[in-house]
Formats: sequence, C-alpha cells, structure tokens
Amino acid sequence: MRLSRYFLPVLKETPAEAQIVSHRYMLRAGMIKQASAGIYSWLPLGFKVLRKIEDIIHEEQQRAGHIPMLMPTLQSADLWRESGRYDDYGEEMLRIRDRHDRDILYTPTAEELITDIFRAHVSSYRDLPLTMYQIQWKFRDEIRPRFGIMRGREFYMKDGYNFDLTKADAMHAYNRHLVSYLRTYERMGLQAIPMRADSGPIGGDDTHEFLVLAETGESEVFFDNAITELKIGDREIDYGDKAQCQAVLEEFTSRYARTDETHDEALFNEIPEERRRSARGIEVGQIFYFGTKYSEPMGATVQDADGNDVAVHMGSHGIGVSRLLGAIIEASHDGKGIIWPEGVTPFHAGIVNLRQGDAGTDAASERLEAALIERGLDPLYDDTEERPGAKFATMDLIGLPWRITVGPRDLAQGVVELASRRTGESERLSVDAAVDRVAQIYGA
RNA sequence: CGGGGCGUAGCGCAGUCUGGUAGCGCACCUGUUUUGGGAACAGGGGGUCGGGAGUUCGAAUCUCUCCGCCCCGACCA
Repeated sequence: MRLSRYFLPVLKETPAEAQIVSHRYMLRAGMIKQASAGIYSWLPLGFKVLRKIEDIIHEEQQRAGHIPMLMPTLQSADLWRESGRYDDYGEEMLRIRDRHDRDILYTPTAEELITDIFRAHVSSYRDLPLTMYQIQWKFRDEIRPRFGIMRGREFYMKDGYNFDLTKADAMHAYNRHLVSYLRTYERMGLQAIPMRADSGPIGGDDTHEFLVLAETGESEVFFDNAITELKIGDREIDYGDKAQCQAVLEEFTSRYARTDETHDEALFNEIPEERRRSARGIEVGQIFYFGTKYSEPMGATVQDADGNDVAVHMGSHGIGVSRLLGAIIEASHDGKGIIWPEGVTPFHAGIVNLRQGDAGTDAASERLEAALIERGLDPLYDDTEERPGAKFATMDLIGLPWRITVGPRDLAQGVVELASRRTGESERLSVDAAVDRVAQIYGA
C-alpha cells in the first residue's frame, strides 16, 4: 500500500477525551473515530488489525474443532422471555420496538438464539458433541462507556456455545476452549492468565476469565507469579484427547490466580511471599460451563441411548475481539506509539523513502515494495513528500514492527536500513538482503 | 443514576465574568528554498460560536429550554 493513496488520518495532538494510552494511540494513529458515546467507526488501519485478530481466532477455533456460523444482531424478545433473561438482563440490554410494536433487542450475547437453533434441528445424542461459534457485533448499553474501544457499548465479540450429552463431555468442551484461548492470545503476543471468576448474568458454576496484566486494567487481580512462566508455545495439541486438554487446564489453573470477585485472602497467603502478586488486569475472554440453565427452560433436549429425553449440557465462551486491540496496545507500546506484535500488525513492514522524488531512493523503495509483495507480504510504503522526521514519527506512532529506511546516504553505499520498532536496533543491508530478512521474520 | 465539567474552523484552545458582530497554534491550498527524527518564509481558503426560544438598538458573551460529549463513582466481553 502506498501511504499517499491510503486513508491514515494521524493526529499530532492528543484528543482531550482520551485518558488511557490505547485510546490515545488508536485515535492518534487514525484507527478509530468516535461516532457517539461508546460507539466507534473503524478506520482502515484499525479495521485491518481487527481483521488480523479475527483471523487468528477463526484459525484457532477451527483447529479446536469448533464450527463457525453467524447469528443476527437483532433478536426477538420472545426468545429471551423463554429463558427469563428479558426481564433479568436489565437496562444494559438495548430494547427496540419495530413498526408492528414487537419487542426486539440488540444482542448482548446469544445463548437463547443458539439454543433455539439447536432444539429445532438436533434431537439425538448421536449428533453430539456440537460446538458452534460466531464473531459478531454485540451491544451492551453501559451506564458509562469509557476508555475508547475497551469499554464501548458496541463491541465485536467471538462467542461460542457447546452442546453435550453429559457434564463430563461439556467439561471437555470447556477445557478445549481454555487451551484454544491460550494459544490464541499467545499468537497475538499477549500473556493472558486464566483466573477463577464470577459468572455474572450468564450464570453457571465453572468459569474462568482471561486477564492481560496492565496498569490501566479495570479488574484487580491476585496471583502466584509462577503462573507467568507458563507457555503453550508450539506444543502439539490433540483437541480430541480429553486427558491432554484436562492436563493443560490443570497446568494453567493449579496456581492461585483470581480476580477480586473470588479472591480468597487465606489461600493467597499460602503462596510464598516472594511469588505473591496483586496487580490490575484487562479481561479479554471468559469461558463458562452452565449445565442445563438454558436447555431446560427452552426444551433443548436429545434422546439418549436409552430413549430418554435429556436436557443437554451447555457452556458459552467469549473473546472480546475489539477489546483485544486495546489490550494489545496497553501491553505493547512506548512513548512514541504502538508496537504491534508480528502476529497482528496491520502491515508487515514500513518503507520510508527519505527523499521522495529522488530517482535513486524512489527506485529502491519501489523495488523493495514489489519484492515484499512478491513474497506475499503486505508493506506500507511512505511515498509522501513529508520530511524524514515526520515520516519516522508517523511510522513509530502506527507501530509497524519493522521499518526499512531508504535514504540517499545509505543508498550511496548500496544499502538500506532495517530497524526493529521494538528494540530500536537496526542493521544495514542490501535491498535483496532486507527483503530476505523480513520474509524470514514472517516465515514467508 | 449521583457528583463535576465541556460544546467557538478538521484537531487543540483563547474570547464569555465586564454584550459592540470572532482570534491563536497545528492541519489544509499556492509558491520558493529545504530534506537521516514532527522545516522556514510569503501568500491564501475555511467557522456565525451545539439546537431552539427570550432579553436588548445589538448576543459566542445575559436568561430559559432541549441536545450532545467528557471525567469521578456503583455495574460489565
């Protein structure tokens, strides 16, 4: 992409309303624009990152055997009256009336609708287990939206639902989600710690929240620091293997890690003092097992092997997709701007032409751009007439992890500069060598 | 919802107390000189002051009213 042809409205000044770093940088980097309180437009750069995050989630969900689908944002109130949540959910649910005076609502979550789909089409235990998910916009009419995308009213969420014959099967679905979520967050360059949590309005017994540690987090968390050593890495996971998934769950949840909702001071104090940590965290996902809470009132049953009708065991599992952008920025930035992890960066590398219009730097920059595209990479070439300082500042702000600087000084030596946004370190390489290095970094 | 605050050019703000017909910086347009960390000079365009009503010879400024937004608190992916 040529920057001169792109839409990247960066701001030099920080908008007054932005209090936290992710909100400030998302506005300054031209990623989002507020449409009204807690509701944002996703400008091209922000949209690109949102898609990257979404792609990773899709890959990891499908790797775990979960089936993608899509449900509507507007849903009939009748379904929610069946589960009792139309009244229970409170003011947070956005209620709308259509021209026929029918009550509809903007989905804050989708247990009712998926259960309705399930009961209409599944009647045998042989069709289980079944886990489906979607990535769809949600709306919760927060009393006070804040922190930009982190607590918006409209937000983009992955929500998955499992249907199983027994509690044991449903717990395997729970474990699969935990494992797949750990992998998902790691691929985004995040450490998200599963913590025992409170179930809130979704209801249920077993639930873990995934928290990214950050000073600006809204949750107070307490944990054994040993848990921060744990990594999924690139180990092979067989999602059909119940024992293996259970073992991962035990590995990642046996250490003390709780939010303030479930914090137990006595248990916490059993941790050796040097490993005890209290900090703040951003909630980026939650998994629930809630048994027959929805299947029973809504009649989602199957016939078991003995011919008995039994209510299915269910769970639901969410990842805040749009919130993840904020969480990633909170976890990865410096005083100059964002530092994207390679897994979610909007462009793989930036090309900075220090003297636009100079035949030599123009030709080298274009050669770099073409060669990177040839390798299947997506570079952002700053071909504007800005001065070098302004170009560097913009690149630093939007946070591409790798920058290739093409200037007359280095080019006279036959080299360009490849610099890491994260470390600031750079090396001088020929154009071809720089392309190889970037391709190697991305495994392209 | 309780408390606090704001709404003046795309962005950040001054002007409001003490009414006299709108200004600064950045951004934008044109030109010249520049170009390895947010260039300089010259020229130029753009707002009727969140909406409505009122007071007044005259309202960004005073009064009433409506709307929007932000911050602090209790709730939440």
